Amino acid sequence: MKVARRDPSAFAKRFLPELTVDVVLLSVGDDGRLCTLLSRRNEAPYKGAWALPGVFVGRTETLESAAARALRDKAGIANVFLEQLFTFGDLQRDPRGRVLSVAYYALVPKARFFAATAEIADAAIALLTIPSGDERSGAIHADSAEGRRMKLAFDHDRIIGMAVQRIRGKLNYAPIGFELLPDRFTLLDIQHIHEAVLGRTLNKDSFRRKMLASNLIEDTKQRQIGSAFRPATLYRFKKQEN
Amino acid sequence: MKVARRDPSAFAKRFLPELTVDVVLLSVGDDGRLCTLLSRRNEAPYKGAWALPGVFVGRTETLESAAARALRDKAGIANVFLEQLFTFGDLQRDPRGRVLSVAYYALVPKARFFAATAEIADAAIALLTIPSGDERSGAIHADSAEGRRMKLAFDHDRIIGMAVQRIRGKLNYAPIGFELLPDRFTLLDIQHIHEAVLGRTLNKDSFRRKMLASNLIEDTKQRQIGSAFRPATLYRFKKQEN
DNA sequence: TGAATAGTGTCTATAAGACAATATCCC
DNA sequence: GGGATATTGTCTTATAGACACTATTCA
Repeated sequence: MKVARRDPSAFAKRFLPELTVDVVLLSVGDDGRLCTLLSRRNEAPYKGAWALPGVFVGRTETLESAAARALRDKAGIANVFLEQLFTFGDLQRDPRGRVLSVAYYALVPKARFFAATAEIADAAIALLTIPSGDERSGAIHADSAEGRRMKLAFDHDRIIGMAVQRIRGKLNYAPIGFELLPDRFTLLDIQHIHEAVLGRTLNKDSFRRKMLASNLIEDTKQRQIGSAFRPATLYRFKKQEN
Repeated sequence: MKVARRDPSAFAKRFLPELTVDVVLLSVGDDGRLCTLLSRRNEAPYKGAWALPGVFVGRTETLESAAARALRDKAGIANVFLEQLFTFGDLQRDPRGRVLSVAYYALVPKARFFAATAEIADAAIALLTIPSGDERSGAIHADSAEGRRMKLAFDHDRIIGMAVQRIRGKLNYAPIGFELLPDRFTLLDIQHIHEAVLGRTLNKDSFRRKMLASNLIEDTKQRQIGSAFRPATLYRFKKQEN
């Protein structure tokens, strides 16, 4: 089925594509909206448009290492939840030639997101508007903090859209929302994360019940401080017993 | 961020991996077990071991076209549900060198599966044993029709395992089970498909209720024939209104 | 008619949504 | 104490599982 790599005749005919990794770094801002980090391109193609942080994959690194390197070099962020999303290989996705992109998505609490991304030149935070699951119409929109629509390079709108669809799906069966929260959080904090990801409001009572019954979080016996009213209990994500 | 393709200095340094597509063609046999098609390798590495149908990706075909070509050429099957699964890029996954594999999974009704695969030389049907979701222990096993354990080449055990995990997850929110059924089927047929995929038995009453309430299937007003008892109503998958 | 499975009706347990009542904090 | 939100308790409704009962076919 496969031919030994050093067979020169087969090797000559073989197509070797260029390979990049692009990362959708997601967080949830104070306004309860999903946001991601984009870099402005200052060369063609798509000069002036906004692109996801990405790198070419090196010879001696895995796909995941390359994604982590993209995050570190282009977003100043390390040690976050990082998972493969999808591989984009359309023939015309890059006008320069055939370039495949293995897309990853990463999740990070807002404090780390805003602290790290504030340092990056030519980068900006994009507030995302994504049609909710039941709506067929409408594309992804990325807006700057000032409210300007950001034009996306390549097929990065599709990549971002798929990242959001993916975490929406995973939210229901994987403890993924906690990756977007700091160590200690209130029940309402988790609910806001879920609402931001799902793009719709949730019933508070049943959300609380389900979360408390999930065995995923534990009471820290601490209370929120600085609130002008009754402070909420702080919970933390429970390390899973193996 | 990215450099123009024709820039010779950047191009020279760039790593161009070899790229294959492998397909997990899944069906459910008469015994209610998940099964897939494997080919025996007759060259090193993994000579004599069993591998998924796969091809190298050509210069002018998309990843999905390559996957469809692998299915057509190596399994004699076309026009089936086909979806990207994951991209495997570990450094050591192929002892000959760095070869990436974009894995796909395909679903086909058992009649087509067995009719097509009977014609393929050096191929065999593997009956799969996959640990259910809550069990952490245990790896994927592939057994021949005669009950012999089949040794899998490369990381194809991981690929198959991930394919099964994926369809298990999708079964709950996507009308994916119908891809494993013929045009007309009984409610019990669908249940058997779900049980095979999930690897556990389901409650008949609530499965029927949920399926009938789902608006995914419609009564054909036909009955099953040839049964030695009361024949079940035949349903068909309802084409979704757009 | 009997065997065997299809399909219906109903009861119960559990989970979700609604909402009132009470608790706790800061000012 | 007043304002505001957290937290608890309870009622109602929807859904899942259990199970008994009826229906239909072939031998």
